[in-house]
Amino acid sequence: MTEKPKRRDTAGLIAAELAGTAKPHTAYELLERLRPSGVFAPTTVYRALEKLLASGKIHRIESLNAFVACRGAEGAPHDHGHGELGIGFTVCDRCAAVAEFEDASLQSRIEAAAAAGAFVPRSSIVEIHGLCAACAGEGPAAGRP
Amino acid sequence: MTEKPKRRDTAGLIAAELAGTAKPHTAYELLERLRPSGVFAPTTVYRALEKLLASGKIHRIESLNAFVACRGAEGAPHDHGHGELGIGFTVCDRCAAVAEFEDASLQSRIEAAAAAGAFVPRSSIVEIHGLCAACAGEGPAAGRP
DNA sequence: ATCAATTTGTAACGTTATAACAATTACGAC
DNA sequence: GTCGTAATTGTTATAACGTTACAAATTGAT
Repeated sequence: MTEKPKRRDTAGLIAAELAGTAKPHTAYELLERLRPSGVFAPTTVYRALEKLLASGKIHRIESLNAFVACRGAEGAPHDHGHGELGIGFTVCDRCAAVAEFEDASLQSRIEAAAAAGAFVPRSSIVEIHGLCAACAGEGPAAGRP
Repeated sequence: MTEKPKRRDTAGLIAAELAGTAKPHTAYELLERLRPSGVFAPTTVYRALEKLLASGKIHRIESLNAFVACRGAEGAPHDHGHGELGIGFTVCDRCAAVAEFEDASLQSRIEAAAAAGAFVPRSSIVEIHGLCAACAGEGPAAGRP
């Protein structure tokens, strides 16, 4: 049996929108999609996003001001908080696909870099822009579809 | 002799504002500071920022939507384009100070992570949030000054 | 001088994010 | 049950960040 929440579960709706695609969505794109469900204000969306971020169910792509579902490194959702050291994203500049990766040695390089400046790291943002395999194969640097 | 430009050199004014501080400035903060010099429109500021970014004189901190002068890894300005693989920033969450670092092995980790996903990297964003040496020393996690 | 190309300025708009406060719901105490 | 309180959600407005479209000025070649 699935629970039927008394209150509207905005976070659940957003998670559902983000699941099943590697494309990031902005808060306002999500708002548009949730309008039919009765969500009309940015605040509502941002609050739900905040919760999803805190619980590690989604990630924010800083360079796009957009959000993706957490899918883990190999497509399996995992259970880390967002901003954890050692995770990163590739972002295709042509098709917008985002993939997540986790790399212990990347994490140690980041910690070393911080330590070199006597900096105490808490979270890190790693975003690699370029072309995904599919787009790189389609001929060099064409415009967006 | 210094050149006296016929046109106002907005980029130069911005570079001057950003030089001499490790604190990032947003485009609109810069606009405020340039108002006395006759700059009144965001467009003007963004165009100048674009040029400075392209020439590698400044960097954009994605997680702050703000800009800092390029100071190189050890405080010496250097000559790379922005977004180059292998450079990164530490961002103090308490005092906002930003420091730049360059790390060849970080770069190779990023390239390896991209390669693992058959991704063709073009540029990368590495931003470490936490506490700078000074703020970490002042007792744990106080509020901002 | 005149023209085209480039750069800069202006005005308006679009997008992203937050603040302040009101209304609703959940839930335990009584 | 109903009262009181805390937590959540909704509403409205506004702040912060960024772009578009087009007009005006400057440059430099003809």
